[in-house]
Order: sequence, then structure tokens, then C-alpha cells
Amino acid sequence: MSQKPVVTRFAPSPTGALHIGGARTALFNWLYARGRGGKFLLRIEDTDKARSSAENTQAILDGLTWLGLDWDGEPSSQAANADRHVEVARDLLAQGKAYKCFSTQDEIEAFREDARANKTSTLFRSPWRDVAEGDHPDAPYVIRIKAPRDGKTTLHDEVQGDVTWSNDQLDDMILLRSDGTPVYMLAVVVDDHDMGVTHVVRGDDHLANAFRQNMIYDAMGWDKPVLAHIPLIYGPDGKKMSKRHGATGAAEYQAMGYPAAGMRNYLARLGWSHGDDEFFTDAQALEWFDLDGIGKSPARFDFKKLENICGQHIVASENAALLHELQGYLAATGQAALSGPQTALLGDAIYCLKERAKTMPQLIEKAHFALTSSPLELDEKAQAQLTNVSRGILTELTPQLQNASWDRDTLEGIVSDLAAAHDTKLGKLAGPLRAALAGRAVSPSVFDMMLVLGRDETIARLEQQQA
RNA sequence: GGUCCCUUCGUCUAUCGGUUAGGACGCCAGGUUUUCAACCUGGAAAGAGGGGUUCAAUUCCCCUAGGGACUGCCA
Repeated sequence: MSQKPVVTRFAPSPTGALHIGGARTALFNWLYARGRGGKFLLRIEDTDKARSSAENTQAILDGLTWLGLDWDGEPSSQAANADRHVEVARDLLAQGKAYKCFSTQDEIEAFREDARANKTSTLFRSPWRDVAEGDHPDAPYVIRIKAPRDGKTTLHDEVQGDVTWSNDQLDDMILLRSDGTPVYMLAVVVDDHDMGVTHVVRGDDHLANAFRQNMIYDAMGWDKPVLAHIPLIYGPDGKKMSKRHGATGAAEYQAMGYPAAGMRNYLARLGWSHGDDEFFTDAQALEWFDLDGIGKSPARFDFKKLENICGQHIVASENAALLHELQGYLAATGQAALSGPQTALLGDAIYCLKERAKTMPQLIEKAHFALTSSPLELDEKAQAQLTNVSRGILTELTPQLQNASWDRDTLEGIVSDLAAAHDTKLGKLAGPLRAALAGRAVSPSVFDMMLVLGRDETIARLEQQQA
């Protein structure tokens, strides 16, 4: 049996921004396809013209781009394929697998109200299913598919396992509305088939739809894609993600300054696992990701863990890449871009900043010492001590620090010098250095200010802070 | 109401019949630290309930409870 190349797709409807749950669905599709050398397609389901907008479409594209989820080719528009959808519906009608139904919306609604009142099934059974063409009135009609009424249907789902439905639960769903436009359920199947989609990975809110869509595949005799219905993401309280949880849109996470790599990692691990691996790179995710690692139960969104993962990714970032991401964050949030000197200063400082920031705003906050300037006069005694201690030594130390290759004697010498300067701000350097000598992470602050700004500027700013 | 799905520490999860039920985030305690943050050590913390099957169930089956999705001429 030859392996067909994998084709996945993400098919959002542009009736709103990119939802964080949608972003995860896109990520899963992307991971699956890209990890197998397949294609990841994007289809905008814009058949609901009243609620769709170009702005939303752009927002979705921007969100995916921010997350680094690149798609193959141009995004396709479902609305643009309407003629093709109609053609399939007409084909089904011609084959006798669909029929014209003349029941009005009022009639159907009345039936449903009745059914609800009597607590019976609200499944509408059209009286037109078996009426001969000659007995049709000259009136508006919809085209409905002829659903099987006997037996049962079992669908295999890579996440849900085998799911069985009794066919009498299937309705003769509408394919073409009375105005002749195709309905979503038809469009999805036709588009997926025409686009050559091999794996449909989507939210499990579509699980029931899969059975309805399956009828079209059967009627047309088309190959069916592999299905994987993934559980939805819930808010921290276990309820559906909503505004009161703080953020539902991917763009909001970007605005909060979470790095894209951290988002990918966190979102991937939410509902999917590869043993005990929590923190991983894109390369690892691509290699490890598979459908059978996806859990069946819904996962809650945990901001604390997101932050933690993001922090780890910031630490692991290349300095230049992190700086670039920071610039992107500033631009995306409409903040002033860094000036040339600021960029240079930040470039020097970022190595010590990234170890203590979990988000972009935190990075900026920690960089405050380098990005703001406020020279001041300084105390003569402090000046003398500083000069004494730092002369030549810090200059020598800089490359050593950055290469993480330490000369213990030198450092210990500095510590004692610094300790002697206890009365001054300079004394603060002793602590961080001792910590470094003890094998712990260096607490940079003043020490790093020296390395980044130089001695004079550091002293000036410290004096200013004291005032 | 009907159909389908789900249920391991607070949270994300590991476990593919036999484990002191593991890890991570968070939390608590202690340590280090003259900023912020980080770091080190230790700790508390879970199989929804009830029946089976089996020598042995978190793991397989059934029931109950709880949660969710769907039930549109929306997508």
C-alpha cells in the first residue's frame, strides 16, 4: 500500500478573530503535515457573507503568521467555490440521492416547537422525500440529501476511536438553500475532497457533523479522509473559553507579549503529550507529534504554565532572534520602536535580561536600566572606590562572563574589593558575584549595568536612583 | 428531551493488568541572595462513586453521578 502524501487544512470562518482554540487546531494540523513532509492548506469558510469580513480574514492570517504557522499556496475562499458546490448538489439530485423539499421554514419551525413541547425528537422528516417530480408544486424548494434510515454507521476517529451512530438519528440535511446557495455541510465535504485533504483534524464540536458529512462522501463515492476530532480548550474554571477568562483571541496573547515559540510549545502540549516531555523545540514537536498522542478529554488553559514555558523559551532564544521578536512585539502593540542606540544597548544587555523575563513586557521592564538615561553627579568617595575596583578588571571580565568561562581567583578578588565598598552602591556587586561563585545564576543588575553601560554611566544612574 | 463524547494530584499529563501511581506548572517549608528575577533542598497533593471480569485493576465491561458537544435554509 503506497503512502499518500499528507494534506491537512485549517478552515476558520472569518466571523471573528483567530480564537486561541482555533490556533491550536491550526497548530496540530501544521505539526502533522509539516512533520511528515506534507501540505498544510488554509481555507477561509466565508459562506456566511453577513458575518464574514475581510478584516477578520486578515486578523486570522496575521495570527497564524505570528505563530509561525505557514500554509501552502494561497488561502482559498469557500464562497468562491459555490458553483462547484451547487454542481455536486445537482449531481446528487440527478442520481436520486437527494430530493427537492417544499416544506417552508415556518412549517418546520412549527414542527420543532411541537416536538420540543412533546419531548419527542426534533429531527425533521420531510414529506417530500418520496414524492414524484410530477407532483411537485411550482414553489421555492431546498435540496435535501436522502439519509439512510436503517442500520448504523461507524466512523473511525484517530482520537475518539470508533464512534457508532444509529442511522435513524441522521436527518435529511439541506444541501442547497431555497435561494440556491450551498450550505456549509456540503461545502466542507466538496472542498476537502477537491483540495485532496487526507486528514481532517478539527475540534470535537464537529464530531456529530462528521456523520452528516459522511453521507455526502458515501453518496458521491468519494475517498474519506482520516478523521481526528480533538477536544476543545476550556478556561481555567472548566467552562468554555470566554472573555471573562481574559483572552480568547490569539492576538491578545501576542499583545500580552508571549513569545510565539512558547505559545506553540504550550498549545501543543495542551491536550497532546509525548511522555513526560514538557519543554521542547519546534524540531522536536515536528518529530514527535502524532495523532495518537492526543488525549480525549478537554484541557483547561493555565496561564501560569504558559508563562513558565514562555520563560524557558526566552532563555533558550538566540539573542538576535529575541531582539527581533521584541521589535515585532513593539510594532504589533503599536509601541514606539527602539532607537538605534537603544537597540545597540539592548543587544548588549539581552544576554542577562532574558534569564528573568517570561514575556516581552517583562523583558522591557528589566531592560529599563539600559533604555532610560538619567546622568547625575556622583559622590566623590563612591567614584574613587568604583574606579579603584573596576579599573581594568571589569573590562577583562566582560568576555569571560559572556563565554561563561570564569577565572575564580579573579572573581574572588573582585568580591573582596566590592565587599570593602559596602557603604556605596557598588557594594551591591558583591552579592551577585558571590552567588555566581557559588554556582548560582548571576543576578546582574548593577554588575550588568557596568558591563552594558560602562562604569561612569552606571554610577550616574545609580546615584539618580538613590535620589 | 434525544444522540454522541469525556472523567488520574488545584492544573497539564505519564501509565498501553502487576509501579512506593511518575513528571511538569502552581502551592507550602527551608536554604542562598543587599534590587528584580533566578537557583538549591524538602513537602503536601490524584485514579468521581458502585458493581463486575481476573490470581491481580487506574488500566477491560456495565451502571450511577458530574461535565461537554451536537440536535438551523450558522459555520
